[in-house]
Amino acid sequence: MPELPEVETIVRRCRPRVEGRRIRAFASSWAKNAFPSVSHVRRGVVGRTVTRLGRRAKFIVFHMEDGGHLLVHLRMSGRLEWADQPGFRPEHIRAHWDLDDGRRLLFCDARKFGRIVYTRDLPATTAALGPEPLEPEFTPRVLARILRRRRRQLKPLLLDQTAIAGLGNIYTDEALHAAGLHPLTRADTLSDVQVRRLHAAIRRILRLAIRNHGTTIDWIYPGGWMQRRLRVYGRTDEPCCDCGTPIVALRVGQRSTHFCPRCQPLRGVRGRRH
DNA sequence: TGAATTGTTATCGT
DNA sequence: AACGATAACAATTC
Repeated sequence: MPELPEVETIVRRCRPRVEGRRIRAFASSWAKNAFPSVSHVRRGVVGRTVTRLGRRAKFIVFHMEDGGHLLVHLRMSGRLEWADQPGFRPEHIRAHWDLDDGRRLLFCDARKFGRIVYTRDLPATTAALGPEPLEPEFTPRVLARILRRRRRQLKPLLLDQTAIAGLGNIYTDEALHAAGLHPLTRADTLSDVQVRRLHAAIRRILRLAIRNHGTTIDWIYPGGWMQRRLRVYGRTDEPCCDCGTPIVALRVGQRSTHFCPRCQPLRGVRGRRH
C-alpha cells in the first residue's frame, strides 16, 4: 500500500533518529524476507554507522559508512515503528534494529510481504528500476521515450516499476485523472501535449501527496491526510469533482482502477478503439 | 467464509 | 525473440 509519498514521509520521519547512529544489533523472526539471509543482513549492518537514510522508488535505503546498503521494502502492510512509542503497542514485529542510543527500530508487517535486503552493490540491486519521477532528470522527453516504445495500456505501464519508479495503484489513478487520460489508453498513442500533461500530473500529484504525508487507508498506513484530496481512487459511483459524472471502477490487470468516463475519454486525439 | 488487498515474478501466448 | 497479458504468490483482515 505505501507508495512513493508514504515511503518518502516515513524516511523523513525516521531520518533524524537514524542518521549518524551506529547499529548495535539486528534480528529477524521471519527469515524468508531477509536477503540474502538474516545473517548476511546482520553481518552487513551490525557495528556500522548509518550515514544517510534515503529512498529509491518504494525502497527505504540505509546508506552504511562502509558503502554497503540496507533496503527495506514495505510491500502491502510493512511499517517502521519505534519500540519506545508511548501508548502504542506495535503488532506483527518481524525484525528489529538496536541503535547505539538505546532506541529500537521495529519492522512490523502483518502480511509478511515486506522485504529486507542487504547489498554491497546498490546500482546492481536497483538497476531494473525506472527513473525517479520527482528528480529533475525526469523530463517530459524522458516520459515520452518510455511511452512511445511501449504499446501497453497506460495503467499497467505506470504501475510497472521498471518503467517509472514509485507509483502504485492510488497515485496512478489520480495522475491519469489529473491528466485527463483513460487508464486503457495505449501508451504509444499519446500526443506531445498529452505526454506533457501526464508528466505534470504525475509530479503534481506526488508532491501534493508528500505535502499531505501520504494517504491513510485503514490500519496499514497512519498519519497522512491525502485521502481527503483523492479525486477518483476509492470513489466508485461518487460524482467526479470536476464534472459530476459518477466515477467508474474497472479491473485492469487484477487491479482496481478508478476513473471519470467524461473527463478521461478513451478516444484521445490520436487514440482509437476498434 | 471467502473476497479483497499489492508488487513482483513466472509463465504463456503472440 | 521480445514484448504484452495473465496468473500465481506471499498472508492477513473484515
